[in-house]
Formats: sequence, C-alpha cells, structure tokens
Amino acid sequence: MSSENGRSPGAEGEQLALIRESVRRARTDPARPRTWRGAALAAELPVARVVVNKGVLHLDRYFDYAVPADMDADARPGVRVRVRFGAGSHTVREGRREGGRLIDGFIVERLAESDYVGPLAALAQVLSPEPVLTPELLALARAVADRYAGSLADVLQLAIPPRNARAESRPSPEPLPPPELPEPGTWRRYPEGPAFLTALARGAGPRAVWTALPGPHWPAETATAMAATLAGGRGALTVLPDGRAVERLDEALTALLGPGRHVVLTAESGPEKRYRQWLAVRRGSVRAVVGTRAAMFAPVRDLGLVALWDDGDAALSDQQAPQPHAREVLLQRARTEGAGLLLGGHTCTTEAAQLVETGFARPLTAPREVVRAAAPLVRTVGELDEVRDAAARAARLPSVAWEAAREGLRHGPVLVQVPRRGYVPRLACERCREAARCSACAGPLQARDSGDLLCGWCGRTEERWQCPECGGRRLRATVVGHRRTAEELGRAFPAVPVRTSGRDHVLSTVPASPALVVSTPGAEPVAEGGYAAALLLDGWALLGRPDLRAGEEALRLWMTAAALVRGAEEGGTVVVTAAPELRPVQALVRWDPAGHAVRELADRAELGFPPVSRMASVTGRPADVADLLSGARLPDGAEVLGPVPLTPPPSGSPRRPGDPPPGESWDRALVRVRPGQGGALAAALKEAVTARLVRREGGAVRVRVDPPDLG
DNA sequence: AGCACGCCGACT
DNA sequence: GTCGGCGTGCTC
Repeated sequence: MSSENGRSPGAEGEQLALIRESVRRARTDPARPRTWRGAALAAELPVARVVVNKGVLHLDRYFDYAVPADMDADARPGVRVRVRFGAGSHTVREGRREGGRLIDGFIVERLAESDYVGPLAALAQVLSPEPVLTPELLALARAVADRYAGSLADVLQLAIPPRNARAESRPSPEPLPPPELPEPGTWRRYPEGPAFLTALARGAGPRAVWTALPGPHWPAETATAMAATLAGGRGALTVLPDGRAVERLDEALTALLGPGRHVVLTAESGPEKRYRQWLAVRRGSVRAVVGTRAAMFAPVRDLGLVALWDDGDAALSDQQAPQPHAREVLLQRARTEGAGLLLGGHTCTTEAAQLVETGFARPLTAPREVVRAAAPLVRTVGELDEVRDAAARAARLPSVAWEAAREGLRHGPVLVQVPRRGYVPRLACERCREAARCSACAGPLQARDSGDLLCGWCGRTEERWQCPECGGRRLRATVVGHRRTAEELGRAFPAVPVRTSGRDHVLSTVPASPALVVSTPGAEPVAEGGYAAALLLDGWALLGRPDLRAGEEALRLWMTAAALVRGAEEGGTVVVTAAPELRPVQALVRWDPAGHAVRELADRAELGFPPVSRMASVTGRPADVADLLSGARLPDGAEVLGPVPLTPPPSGSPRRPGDPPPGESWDRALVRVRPGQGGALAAALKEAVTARLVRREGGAVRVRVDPPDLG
C-alpha cells in the first residue's frame, strides 16, 4: 500500500510531478489553465474572492478559489463558505485535491478571472446562501481593522455572529411601514433639538454632541431621535455601555413605537435568538437596533442615525482584538454611510469636544438657565473640613455631608457614592490631590520599593519631586470600600434602611421612600422621582488615579450619579468631598461638562496627549519590543516613549488578553504621532508585526492602538 | 499557526 | 532501500 502522506513514488508521485509541471507552465503561459483538471466550473464569473476566517496578520488578504458549477447559484458575494486552506491543499491523491484544513470564510466578490499565478483550488462548500457580509459591513470592517492595526478576519468575528441554522431557516417578520414623525417632547428644552429631529426625518445626516440635561428624560429623547429617523424611512442604531442602560432605552422605544419596530442586540441573549435578531436587521425586517457594544456593527439597512450614550464608559471598548471602541466604529459609520450622529451623555469626553472643535459635529445643549434649574445644587467640602458632630465623625462624614444626608432623608432616598476599593491612585500630591507627573514627559509617577519615583512612560527617575500646582512635596493614597461605608452609615442613621449596589449585585431601581443607597461609581440605581440628595465621597481617590483621563473620568462618574438627583428647583442637593479649586470639581459645581472637556482638550493638545495625538502601545519581552520598534518604519516625527517594564497586574486579578504569561516580565513602549498620522502609525506597526511573523523571529509582541490605561 | 516537503543520517 | 527527524516555506 502507498504511504498515507503521498510521499512514495508511483502513480501519486507522477501526478505530483505533473502538477508541478502544470504550475510551472501556468506561471509562464499566458493562456494558462486556471484550475485543476476535472472540475466543472461555473460558466460565468468562475472565480470567488474569499476572506478566510483567520486573524493572523500575514494572512490578511484575499484568496481566490474556483467556483464549481453546482455551487454557482449560492456562491454569491457575502455568503459563508468553507475552503481548503494551508500548505498542501494542492496535494493530489486518487485524483482529488486534499490536504490543507477546511476553514470558514466569506465570499467578497465574484470575478471573471484571478490574478493569482497558478491553479485555483475549488470552494469546498457554500455553508449557506444567506449573504451576511454586506458591502457596507465589509468596508466598515476593513476601515476598523486598518485603524486598529488588526486583521479583517478579527473584526469580522466581532461583526458577524456565528451561524445558527434554525434561526436562518425561519423567515423574518414583514417590515412595518415607517411610523409617524414623533413630537419633540422634552427635546424642546434644547433650542436646536426640534431641528435635529426634523433633519433626521428628512434624510439628512446631522451630527451632534449632546450634553444631556440631568434627569430621567434621556432614554425617551434618544428613542424620539430614533423614531424621527424611522419616520423618514431610514434605520437607526443606538449603542449603550451596559445592560441597564439598554433596558431603559428599550422600554422608552416600546412606549413610543410599540413592539416589533426594534430589536435589542446584546451578547447575553443566546446564540439562536441573537442570530435571529441580527438576521432580521440584515434582511431589513427591523430598522432600529439598541444594544451594548456587541451591536455596533449591526447591519442596519439604510442607516440614518448612529447614537452612542456615555461614550466615556470603558465598557464601550471591545475586549476582543483589535479592541475597537464603539465611538470610533460609529463615527466611521456616520462618515461612510451618511448617517446622522448623536453622541450623548451627562458629561462630555475630550474626544467628543474634539469633534465639535473640528466642526465635524455641533453641540446640542440647553441654555444656562435651563441647566441650572434641572441640575441639583452642588456643594464641595474639603476632607479636612471640621467635624463637630460625633455621629458624623463615626460615619467618617464631614459635617456638611452629614447635614445634607439628614435633610435629604426627610424627602426621599439619598445616594452615597463610594469609590471601589482597589480604585486607588498611584501617587498624588498630599496637599492638593493633583496626580504626580513626570517633569520630562508628563507620564505618571510610580513609587519603587526603594522609595525612588519612576516615570511609568519614559522610565526616568524623578529627583526631588515638587507639585507644580501647589508646591507640595509629599505624596499619598488609600480608600474605604462601599460595604464598610454602608455599615458605618447604618449605625449613624439607625432608623433608615440601607441598600447597597456594587460590582457583585447591581440594583437597577430603588423606590421613592427614604433610604440610604450606597453604591460604587457606575452602579447607581435610578430612584423613582429622583434622589433627594447625593454624597460623593472620597472624590480625591477618583481624581488621583494614575490615568490621563482621571479628571474627565471622575467628573463623568460624579455627574452620572448627580444626574439621578432632583433638580435644584425641587431641593436636590449634592455634596462632593474634593478640593473645590480643582478643575473637575468646579465643572461639577457649575454643571459645565462641555467647558471642562474643552479645557481638557486644550491641555492634551499642548502636552501631546490623545485624542489630539494618537498613541499605540507595544508590549512583549524586552528584546522583542526593542526589535519590533527598530524594524518598524514609523511615520515622520513619531516619538517612542520608553520602553519601561510593564507593571504587573495585582496578583489575583484575572488574566486579560495581552497580559504577559505568568513568570515573564514584559516591557511596554508607547508610540505617539501627530494628528493625521494615526493611519500611518497603525500601518507601520502592523507591517512590523507581520514581518516578524513571516521571518518567525522572536516571541509574541502585542500592539494596541489607543491603549486605555495611559497610566 | 499548521502543515507538507525534502534533505540527511540511521538502521534493516 | 526505507524510515523518520526537523528546518524551511507557503497558504488561492
């Protein structure tokens, strides 16, 4: 018997020789045979260009396959196929091509001929005639892959849910006719609100950065914008950071439009339901989509509006390679699909402020007096504030906070926000709480066991640090968790029920009756009728986080909580324990998130920080990082910061993709480029990684564009 | 990555 | 003459 691997001479060997000969001829003969013998091919457009479902960077290109005649009808652009892929797919045994593994892919287009020199393998199977990879989705996925130095296949994995035969076999519901144009309702509080809605309804692409008024109306307002888009005959997509926010918008949409006009796309619903709903969207049966970041690629037909709520929330950045952020994906869709944009939240990210500054979007805000009436009264208290009351001292509350809680409890629930333990800053000025930064590159300072101060970006040792804000020379940190705070408050207010909402169990709503609701940031329940008061405790801990965005993030967490409190007109009060002269604290007191973002943006521009410049991180073993950077053809003026040793995550925390394997110490370098060079930076890094893969040199290196923890 | 090809040394 | 170990290169 011949050997299993076709290496022995004889009939098979002769066949191999023949094949090699035919390939040789194919490379030189202009009238070369294009396929293997014996395959009956599709009469027209016999070539299928395929993107194979393999995320490896050096395979990030198309491969051509021959279309057998019996697959001709189904093998249309966008369908899922299986193909033989890999070395050896040209092996011929007993007259058939074998070898190479069967892998999935998508047909990108059908062609009359291939530019590949050599004979084509045939498609192995059309998995389903459903064209899931639409031209819009392909273009979007390509753009996202390029921006993030990732591969098309990786992005498609995020964008197209796994197939489910049962879901596919069922017909999607008949599409409903467009709804009536909705009334503007509370959008009238914004001078530009009604015009924004009519622009959506008439098919235009208005783009707005929406600073939402505090209070409970944003879900209904977002629903109204979606309804206006539907009324104009186009589709709408809204992405929100978590399941609770999705639920609120879902309810608002159902209240406004009834059931059946929208779907909720989240990763939580099971595979069959998820694919069924996704298909209903792709087929045009449903024109409106609401979901978490998993919905950002939803193939909405004739997209007229992309909306994003609270784009500063870290949950909007995908954890799967290449880790695209929903804001960037939706912006790309607004640009290329001509859709309107609604970037909303109770605060404003610097990225959103930049969109306004560059003229890409217009601000959608309410007049000052409307803001003042809707927002609660905010008071600040330094933590060294004198504590006269013994009970207040027991609860570790400054007197002002104690009074506000006691007064608030007479009228309804009182929210107490406490930073999570572990949410601790690296180093901040003891006197003014300003984060300690490197005097050379403005990177965050870390304390070594030796007592030395080391920059987390450039690795320089900081001698004799002095706070640039107040001249202080001492540094510090620590925080008390929400559970212990709840216990202490329970003792201080013995007659009042205490509820907690935190990481392990998050409450979505609380009743209007008086209660203390202790919550970690981001987990605050919505109170019926609004909270009477809120205490934002240990604010300095949020501000001192070792992150570029610490100020912006603290303001976001405060305002998101404070927006659940009744307006000043109804007696709503907020007390924040943080130094009143700090910029985010002032922005909270004045309720001016947009102004804060504009000033923050100016600072970032001056210091060369994102989003004004673009950054990417490169991590890996020290030798690998150095090798990759030396081989990369970075754009002109690119700056390399570091490399420095990557601070290991605290032991016990779950390993995340991109973390070094246990026992290895990795370096991290940051690369920074000027505005407009982001694409070139991503391309250069991708090329450098690919070159190493092809040469098989060195160990794994990870590249991340827009690293989230600019420590 | 995965897989096949092929060169080379070892053993029947 | 045949087997199989591992370095090298490619994937339509």
